Amino acid sequence: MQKSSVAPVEAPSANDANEETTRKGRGDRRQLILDVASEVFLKEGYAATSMSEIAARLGGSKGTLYNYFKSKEELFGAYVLRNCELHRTQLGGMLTEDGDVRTVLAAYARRYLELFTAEKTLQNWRVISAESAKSPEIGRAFYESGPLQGVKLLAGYLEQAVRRGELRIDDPMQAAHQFISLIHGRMIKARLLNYIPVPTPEEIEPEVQGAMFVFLAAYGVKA
Amino acid sequence: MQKSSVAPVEAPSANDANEETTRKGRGDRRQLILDVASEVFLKEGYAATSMSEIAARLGGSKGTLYNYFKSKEELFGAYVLRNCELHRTQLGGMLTEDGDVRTVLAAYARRYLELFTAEKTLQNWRVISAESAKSPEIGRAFYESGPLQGVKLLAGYLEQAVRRGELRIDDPMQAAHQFISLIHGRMIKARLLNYIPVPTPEEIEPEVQGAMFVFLAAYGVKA
Amino acid sequence: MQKSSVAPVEAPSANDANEETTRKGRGDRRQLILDVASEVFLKEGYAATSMSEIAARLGGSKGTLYNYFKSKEELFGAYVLRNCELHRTQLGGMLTEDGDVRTVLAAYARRYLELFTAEKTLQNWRVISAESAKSPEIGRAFYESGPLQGVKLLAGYLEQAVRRGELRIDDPMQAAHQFISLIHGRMIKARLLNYIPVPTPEEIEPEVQGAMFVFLAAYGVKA
Amino acid sequence: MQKSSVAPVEAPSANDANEETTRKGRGDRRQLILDVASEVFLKEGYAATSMSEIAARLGGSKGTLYNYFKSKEELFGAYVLRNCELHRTQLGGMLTEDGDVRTVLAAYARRYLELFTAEKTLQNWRVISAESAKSPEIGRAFYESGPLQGVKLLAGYLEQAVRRGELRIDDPMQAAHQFISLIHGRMIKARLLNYIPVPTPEEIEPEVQGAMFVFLAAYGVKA
DNA sequence: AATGAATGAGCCTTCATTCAT
DNA sequence: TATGAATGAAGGCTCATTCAT
Repeated sequence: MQKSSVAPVEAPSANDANEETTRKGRGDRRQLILDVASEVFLKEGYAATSMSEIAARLGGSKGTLYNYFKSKEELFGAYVLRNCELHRTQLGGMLTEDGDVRTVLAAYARRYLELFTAEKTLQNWRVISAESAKSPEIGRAFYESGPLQGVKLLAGYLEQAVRRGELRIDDPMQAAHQFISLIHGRMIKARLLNYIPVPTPEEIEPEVQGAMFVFLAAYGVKA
Repeated sequence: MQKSSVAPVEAPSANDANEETTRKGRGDRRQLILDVASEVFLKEGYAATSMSEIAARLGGSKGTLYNYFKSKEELFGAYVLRNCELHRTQLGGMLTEDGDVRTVLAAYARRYLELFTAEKTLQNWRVISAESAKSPEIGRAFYESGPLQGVKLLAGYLEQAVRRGELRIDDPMQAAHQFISLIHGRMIKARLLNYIPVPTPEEIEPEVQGAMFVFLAAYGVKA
Repeated sequence: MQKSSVAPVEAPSANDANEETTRKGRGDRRQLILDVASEVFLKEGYAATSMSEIAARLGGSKGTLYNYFKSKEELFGAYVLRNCELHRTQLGGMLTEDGDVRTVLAAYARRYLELFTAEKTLQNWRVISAESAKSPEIGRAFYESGPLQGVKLLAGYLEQAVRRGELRIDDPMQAAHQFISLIHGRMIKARLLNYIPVPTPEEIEPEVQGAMFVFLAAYGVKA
Repeated sequence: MQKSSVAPVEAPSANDANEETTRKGRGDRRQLILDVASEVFLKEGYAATSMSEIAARLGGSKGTLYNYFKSKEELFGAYVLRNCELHRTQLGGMLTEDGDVRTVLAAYARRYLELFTAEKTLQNWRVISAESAKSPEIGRAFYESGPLQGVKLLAGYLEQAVRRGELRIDDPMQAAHQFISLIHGRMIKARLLNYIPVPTPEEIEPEVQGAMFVFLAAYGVKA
């Protein structure tokens, strides 16, 4: 029930202007609730979010909320599931193109840092990892359909590059993890703890170059 | 376990061995409160922790709590500050010894993963990073006196190694960040989201080796 | 006693006599809360009144209280506003009648003392004036819609009397203030500080006569 | 015990600089406490005043407070008693001088309004009258040794004036009450409820003149 | 399906007071 | 006498959840 209702999220811009009011139906309202709830969870974290605020932002009543989600926890779960796509969709695309491995990986790294130093993404991470302590399933679900998928895509790309003779890697999954870790570098941690503000592209570049240098030193094919 | 690691914090200048037992007074009680509070914050996170529970575990009254800490927030702040040492003290020591760079770094990496895959450390991280969103100062303070100090120590060590001709590094701080990132690799993230249980030394070893391989490929001196 | 005097406040535009019993709903409950709160504020003063006690007397829960009034302060504000009418309604009527100025003013004076030496009215005054120190707006609001209105009505009446040739007054507002002050005389102050008990009509009469004598000596027409 | 320790309050500016520290003795400390407590009661009212704040302002501990006063209530009682003098001392002196009755009374009225429109005096009144509801003795004690004494002094003066043939009064006590009431006029009430700010001498004058006019119309000797 | 009133448990905090030192 | 640590009872307020309409 939850998962199936996630897919349609991606198609909010349909040309059904006149239907809007007619079929206020099932899924749409649920999605709307989820949208609003996401905003609040993201801003406040799980514990500090109140069902009242969600209801207020929605314009509806709290009772209605409970018609769609049995509890605050279930609503939070739905929010988490919905936020996994970030990892998959936003970065996966970068790896499909042909082109020099160095160029592709560098672009991937840039995009990665851009995305994961954004306040929203960080807050998402904070909220979910905080809640993982008490609800292991939540963390698990998120890891599996989020970060893990991302690494797998990257590993797949690396494998191709190996086959093309552009890289020399024994364990592509490990290498993928390492590449992502290298990108993380100093920035993600510093951002997570609010030590630095959102970086500019100019600040991101050295991080990318540093990561590329190390990664290629280990896995690149010598000239 | 917790209590024993607290004592050194408060009594660094103590030469009053005989008074110790007499004045169960001021500081000790504060420490006791902090101990108990830490347990609860660690288990529940900031928002879900109630002063009542802390008081109950203490056996004392809530009023007493507030005689020592003006507010829940202040108590949390004290908890955060106290937890910065982990990063500094537990790992710094590993870098002072003489010995082959490879050996030292590998040992450091092992200890790092051992430490940061422990439930307590992770939970500490989750709790503090979650709170960083709303109280940037807290995250900042933690980063500066925790992770950042750790990196600096490592960078210092790397610099020495460079001077000894054992490594070839332009930017030691960046290299230190990268080394730590490489150690992080897959495990910290996976642990943070409860995707995997606490790893055994056998599971840790390949991570260490992988990190060493990449790092040395980039910064080691050939032959 | 209290309830009956509340009804007119809320239902000035009511032509829904048959619905009355049906919708025990919104407004009625609010009124009920205000009734109970008034009792308690009156008895205890603002600071010593607890929302818990109000809720307990109501038979409802504290949460419900807060559904109707955002805070204790707001509830108190509503109570103050509600109590302004006393001044307006209870005394204004006395001035509309035709009749000898002396008779009318004496009757007004009698009624005034009767009303303002009553425990409830005094306590109301004590509570509101006490709170004026910290919340000037509350005192202001009360003064404007309570005492000030009363004086204005009286001033209006005096003006008529002047036009009828029954009095000779330059500044009717000042004269009105003076008349009321003269009525106050010794009693209000003494009652306010609990120096004397509620006076009987026999005790009130000399006060009235004394006030009339002085007032007319200044503003009456000779002969 | 309480009353006897009140007198010395008036002599804080003695030339005993060196004794200060020596005889920290009994009464002085009590007086100091009372001074500080008065400030706070005056500013906050009874209920909102906390023993902690008094202790804090004192620099001492709460325990010490309780060594001098058995309870908050007793401390408040002592404060009330101490504040009665205002009425007696500050105004009584004005009536001893020789001089035209009109001049003396007008000066008295001026001084009265000056004194009783001051924030401190009003707040004192608010606080004590508010507490009178719950502790009738407190109000009684204050009335008797404060306002009542003032009226008696005035009545005595009026009686003299009658003997001197300057006034014609049957009941001097009633006349005294009436004169004071007339002075009260609009201002005291308006000030009490924070409807107007502290008046200037220019604003006070018309009130005084108005009161004089009415009073003399009733009690003055013609020609 | 939607509402919104009602609830009661619980939260953070403050306070007057006591008591051992 | 002076201290200040300890207390436990409230206090104001919020919240997730339920249920009659």
